[in-house]
Amino acid sequence: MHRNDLIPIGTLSRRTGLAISAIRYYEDRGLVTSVRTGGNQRRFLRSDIRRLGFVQIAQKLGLGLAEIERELTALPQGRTPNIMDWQKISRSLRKEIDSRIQLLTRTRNKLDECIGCGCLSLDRCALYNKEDRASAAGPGPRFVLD
Amino acid sequence: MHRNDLIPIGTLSRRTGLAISAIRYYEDRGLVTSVRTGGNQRRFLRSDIRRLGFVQIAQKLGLGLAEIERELTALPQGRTPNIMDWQKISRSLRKEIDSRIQLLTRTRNKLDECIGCGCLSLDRCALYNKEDRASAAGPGPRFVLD
DNA sequence: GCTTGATCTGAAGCTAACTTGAGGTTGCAG
DNA sequence: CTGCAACCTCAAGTTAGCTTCAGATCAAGC
Repeated sequence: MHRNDLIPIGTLSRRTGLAISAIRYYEDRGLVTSVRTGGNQRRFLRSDIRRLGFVQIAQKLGLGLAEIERELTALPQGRTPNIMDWQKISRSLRKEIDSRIQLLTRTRNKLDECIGCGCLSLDRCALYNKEDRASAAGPGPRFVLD
Repeated sequence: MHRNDLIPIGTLSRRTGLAISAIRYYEDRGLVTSVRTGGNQRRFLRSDIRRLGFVQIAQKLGLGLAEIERELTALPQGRTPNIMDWQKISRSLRKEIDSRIQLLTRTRNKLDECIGCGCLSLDRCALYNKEDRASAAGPGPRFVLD
């Protein structure tokens, strides 16, 4: 530990691939924290590289920042998920992915029926029915994922 | 054909399940068109029920309105896709879904390796690497779908 | 001690896909 | 011909996840 553990935002940006503005945004959201120098500049812990790495991976898996925040704050106390934490989290992510794949597969099967009939009828089409209609959960395109 | 083929927006809303505001928005976007009564109220074609049904299905399959617009305007000339059109479109949608399932499956496999190692290392983690990182394609959460 | 690159803040902008609201008009049933 | 639901427009708001900008300050090498 001959080297200081505090890194400036630019370094964190380079190491994570995240834009500086994104990191600041994450800090506002509470996903990372920093201390300040006398001159009011942020200094992060080296371990925040991993922490933000986790954020990015979780994001790739389809989680929103709010969910990620929840996962992170649910951790016992450590700032950054350790191996055990990660295994626990990733196993639950796996379930997420699994059900997502299933949903897509079901949709594909319905689509196959649909190609056969070509009806496009709102009443009869298997692809389109009240029970599993994408019921607006926020903005942005609605994925088959629900 | 003893009944008028023109329906007001409220009826279209009820028949499609779409909010009136959404329909008006779609009209602004050019996804549907309407004629106006003397008193400036919209009248839609009955076939627009089907047209909007298509929009909803395509949306469920993950397409954005811009893409849907493209599909619709790419049609020979008819206002609303007919059976042949629909079959052509749905077959291409099927490919979309297929590749999406594949991507998810690949991700799941990577995640499985990851559960084993628990490294979370930005350099080594299979889940996290430069080549297939979600490279910002607009706003909103980035799905594994890329 | 100066210059230059890195950082700072806060507000505003962006995209997608809509919704909400205010304030006013239409159309049809009775 | 009256009343009321349905319709109209246009502007602004919403959510997510950031980016951009202006104007100012900091840190570090030479």
